[in-house]
Amino acid sequence: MKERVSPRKRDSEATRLRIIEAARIVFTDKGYDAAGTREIARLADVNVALLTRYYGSKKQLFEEAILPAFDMDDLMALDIKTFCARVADAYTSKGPKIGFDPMLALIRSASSDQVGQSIRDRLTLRLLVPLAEKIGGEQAKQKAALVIAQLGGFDLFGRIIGLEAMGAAHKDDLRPLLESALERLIEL
Amino acid sequence: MKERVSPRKRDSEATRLRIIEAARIVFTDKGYDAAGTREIARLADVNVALLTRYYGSKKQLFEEAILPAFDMDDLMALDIKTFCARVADAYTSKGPKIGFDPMLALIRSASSDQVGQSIRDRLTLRLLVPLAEKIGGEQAKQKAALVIAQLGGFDLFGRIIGLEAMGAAHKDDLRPLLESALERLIEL
DNA sequence: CATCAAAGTCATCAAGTGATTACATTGAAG
DNA sequence: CTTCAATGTAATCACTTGATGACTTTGATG
Repeated sequence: MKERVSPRKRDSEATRLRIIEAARIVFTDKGYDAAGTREIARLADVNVALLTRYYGSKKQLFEEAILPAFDMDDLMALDIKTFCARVADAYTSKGPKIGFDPMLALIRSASSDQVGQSIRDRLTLRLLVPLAEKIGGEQAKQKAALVIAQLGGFDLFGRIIGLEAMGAAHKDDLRPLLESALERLIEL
Repeated sequence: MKERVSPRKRDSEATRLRIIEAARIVFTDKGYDAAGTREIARLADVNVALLTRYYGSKKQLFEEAILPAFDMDDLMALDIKTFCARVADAYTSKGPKIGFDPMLALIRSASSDQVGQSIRDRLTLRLLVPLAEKIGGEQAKQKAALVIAQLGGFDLFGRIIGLEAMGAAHKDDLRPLLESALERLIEL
């Protein structure tokens, strides 16, 4: 008859965090447009109105929850060879489990009128430009873009569409293929 | 005062076609979930109820309008070298114009619960398998998947997200890069 | 011209959207 | 203990979604 057996201490910081964490999962799973504020609130076990109170709007929540994940300074500090190895390993190790995944959230939200622009800007600034600097030489930006396209496509067809040929069963075959592909893309 | 100045002859075949053509454009532009039946009807200049009458449901309309476009026997008949050249040329020639584009429609609809399965099946049967046969040798399916991922990623980041580095201004730089990338992916 | 299936129209449904408002509860400071 | 801003809740708004069933108009056939 009462709202909760043990009503949970009031703590705005903790509440904000539960919202962010729930938002990360739902945005990853559905993309921006298809993700509902009510679903995020339900997963966070929080009232819907608090999303607006704490983050202003669904769009601002997205920008605070998802976009910062593209700041990957540690990965960008690696030299090219280890970068390719590390990335190829990471991409072929991803299990079918869901949870927060910035690239999936990005791909699924890319077509949105609301956040498409923010995504492009952040992606350019924090991934494309640093990667191009690491690559250097002629058409570094174009090569970096092709590397990002290869990786994004890997997630798109492997994890979102779910092509069997890119499934977990073939990850040992895929890893060296992807690693070589990335290296050659850069050496071109 | 009246519904139309010249009320257009009744012709179910023509009407079905106008619906299909409008559906192709809207599905390309928005993806399955975000595309509204009312918008398709408006573009086709047709009453909404006719979509249901002629195609049963939005899902069936998608399957009749979009999926058949992945049957590209002519492209699959080419030898590998010309295939890469042809595809690289096609991808770097696409202007900013919209209109029907099966790959864009696919990418934007990939996350949908409704049509995701149909997309995977059609893509595997009509693109991945034929391409893998053309490639042949070890891990042909994995190589084919990486080729498809590179191309899909190209559209995703170039045309949907709109990375400036993949824009029309750099198409002359991109074409040879993409062509070499595809060839090396297959030769791996 | 009359008939009547085919073709097209209209109003409406139930469910879901993001956002806002007014209200209720908590708990630390005085 | 009282106060009152901070925190959480509930009801609701205006709008959109895909789908449906009853309705009206058309135009080829007899």
